[in-house]
Amino acid sequence: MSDNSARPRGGRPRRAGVGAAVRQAAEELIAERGYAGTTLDLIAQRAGVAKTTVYRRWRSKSHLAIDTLADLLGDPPAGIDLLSPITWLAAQVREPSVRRLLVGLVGEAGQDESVRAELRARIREPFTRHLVDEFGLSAPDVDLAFDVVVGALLHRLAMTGELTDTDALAVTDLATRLVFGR
Amino acid sequence: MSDNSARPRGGRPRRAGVGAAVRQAAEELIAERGYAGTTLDLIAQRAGVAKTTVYRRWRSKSHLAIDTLADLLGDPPAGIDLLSPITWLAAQVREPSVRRLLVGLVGEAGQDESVRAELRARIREPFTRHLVDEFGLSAPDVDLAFDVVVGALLHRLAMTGELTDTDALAVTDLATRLVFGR
Amino acid sequence: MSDNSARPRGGRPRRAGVGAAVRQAAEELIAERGYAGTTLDLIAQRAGVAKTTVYRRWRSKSHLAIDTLADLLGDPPAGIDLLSPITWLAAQVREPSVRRLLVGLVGEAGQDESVRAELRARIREPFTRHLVDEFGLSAPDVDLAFDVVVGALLHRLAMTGELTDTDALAVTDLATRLVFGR
Amino acid sequence: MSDNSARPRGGRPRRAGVGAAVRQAAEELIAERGYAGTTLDLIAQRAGVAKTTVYRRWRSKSHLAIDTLADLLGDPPAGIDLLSPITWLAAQVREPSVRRLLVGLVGEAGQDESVRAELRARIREPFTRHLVDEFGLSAPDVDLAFDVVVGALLHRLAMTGELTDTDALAVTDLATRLVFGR
DNA sequence: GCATAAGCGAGACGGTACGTCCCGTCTTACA
DNA sequence: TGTAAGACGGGACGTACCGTCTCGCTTATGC
Repeated sequence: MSDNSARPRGGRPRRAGVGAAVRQAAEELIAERGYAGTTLDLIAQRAGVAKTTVYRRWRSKSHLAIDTLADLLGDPPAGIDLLSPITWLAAQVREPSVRRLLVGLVGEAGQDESVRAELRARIREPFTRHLVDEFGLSAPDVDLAFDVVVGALLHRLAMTGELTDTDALAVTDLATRLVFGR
Repeated sequence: MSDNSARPRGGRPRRAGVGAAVRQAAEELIAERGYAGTTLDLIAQRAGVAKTTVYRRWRSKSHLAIDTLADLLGDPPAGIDLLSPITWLAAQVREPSVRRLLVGLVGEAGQDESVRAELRARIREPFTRHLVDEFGLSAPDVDLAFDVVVGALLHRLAMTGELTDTDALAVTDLATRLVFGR
Repeated sequence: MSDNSARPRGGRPRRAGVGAAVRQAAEELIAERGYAGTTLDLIAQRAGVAKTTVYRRWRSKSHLAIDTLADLLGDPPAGIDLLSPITWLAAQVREPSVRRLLVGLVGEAGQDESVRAELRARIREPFTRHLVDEFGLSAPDVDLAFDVVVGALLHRLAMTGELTDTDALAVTDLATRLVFGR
Repeated sequence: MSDNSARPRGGRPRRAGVGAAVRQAAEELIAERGYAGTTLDLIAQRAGVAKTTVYRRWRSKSHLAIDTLADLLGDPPAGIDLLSPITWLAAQVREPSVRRLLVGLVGEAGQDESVRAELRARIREPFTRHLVDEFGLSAPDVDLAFDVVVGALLHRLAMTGELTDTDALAVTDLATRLVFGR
């Protein structure tokens, strides 16, 4: 939800709304043209902001993407049953913007430990913490379930370009059994 | 296993060994420096070949990578039990060169249908066909198992940068249950 | 008018008509697309001949072009007055194919002495010899007149892209005065 | 004399000296290796500048060459007699760097109207304007004289590779008679 | 009639340059 | 200190064309 808003002392304050506008632009463009097809110049332009401003707030394109994705995902729904957060996760992956962000970021993660760390902290951990707190599950199990759901669906997408309800259901089932049945 | 070796008639025949040398160079370099960090110029140079020669045989870096990967994977082992091909698959994904090729290709697949098609035909289909023929399983189930194993492991790698035996085992179990237990 | 037809002994004789067809193709293509825009592959293709065949007969694109140009120019007209060969020369330069061949060759000549030599022997010398023999003029004077006419007109073309009657006339006058009035 | 120095508002100003360094490098390299033998990479490297910087300031190699040439030529000398500017022009053409630039540009001009236009505006027009203003001559006559001098000398160079004093003198005479004697 | 010699079509190959693209950094002026 | 604007270095991309090469096949001559 944030760039790195801790800007305590002197100088001109940051212009409000810039963070949101940039994330919004990034989300739209990546949904339209994919991660690699989206330029930082393009994002800045659509957000009505200078490229410098973007780089002052985010270290790199990847880090902006992670922030955008985290913002987009929001929190898993509070509910009584275990099924709903997992189903929610699968539904999120089916959103074009989420999917294309994830695919791009998985690619970058291979090259850059800081991306991996950020991805864990901002994307997976909130989900895991939610299930651990809510249902008393073991964190490693939930992490694994997360990786199975997201990874399997993403990989299916990479293979076929689309994702049927049946696929999504099968994978959610599997993940549920994983955390539940052991 | 091949570029497009069907060169029936006239003209100077393709120099033997070039295909293998280029794939070899691609494999090594991608293992060393990752997919994105590997240049076609570099591959050509290490293979002792002109860049134009590479582009004459493969449409793009992605297509060369798929060919390299297919060559590298080879066929799943013939065995009596169902477990061994799935275990074999997980083991393959743990190989650095296979993994980095896969990660790069999953990224490209998002942008390019022809990459997806080739990926299905050259990478997943041989595996699926093997299990269908050998054990009489349903193709969609095996496809899904493939996507679960490869996707989940790749995603874990993207999140943590490494892959423990425990992770691999858990995922293989899951996939086995998937094809077996239904 | 010739490639290098002296092929005394054994072996399969050269196919008749190839020389003419290639020159014809070269002339047409260069007239259409300019010297630099014309590929040897293209010429060979239009002539219905393999590229190898072209290179067996001509050392390079430049040498083919010189041969084509010499063929195209033919001999200056026999006439009683001195004016007509010079007017003829100016008229030739105004032909698109001649002009574009010349422009291309002047460019190449800067790089390659063998092109210069060939250009002298095949293009300028026939003209000069004609005027020397016919009218008893001095060879250096005629050479200079040639360079003035061709050079000035070509340069005007390079500057404006076209050549009016007035321009052509003024330059022919000048050249005539040059050889005549001294 | 300049790239397109009109950079009125905002943004990082262009690094001073880059224009001059690039033109200098281009001049030297073209004098050494000819127009076609000179790469933009090479020019950029010798100028200590990235290739992209060169392309940001000049549309193409040709346009850089025109700019370099204009800079190199400077203005014709102010003098009392008509002879001196024409002699000066002939002397300039005999300079290796000027000559090789001109030869290359004449070749490019055939392919590209924008090169022709730039050549007229930056190279010929300053010369013509000078003679028109200074001696009240007619612009078309001076243009023609320019084309005769430069064209004839360049063409002689293309034919023989060198240029004697006698040649230069003969052509200057001719051009002088042209503007003077009518 | 069969060896020898060259021509030819087809297309692979090495090499070199091109002009474009995008990232992330920088340098100004102004707010 | 933030911001707009845009220059800059660096590096890869995929394309184009040249002139050479290597095959298999064809067509002549000379023994």
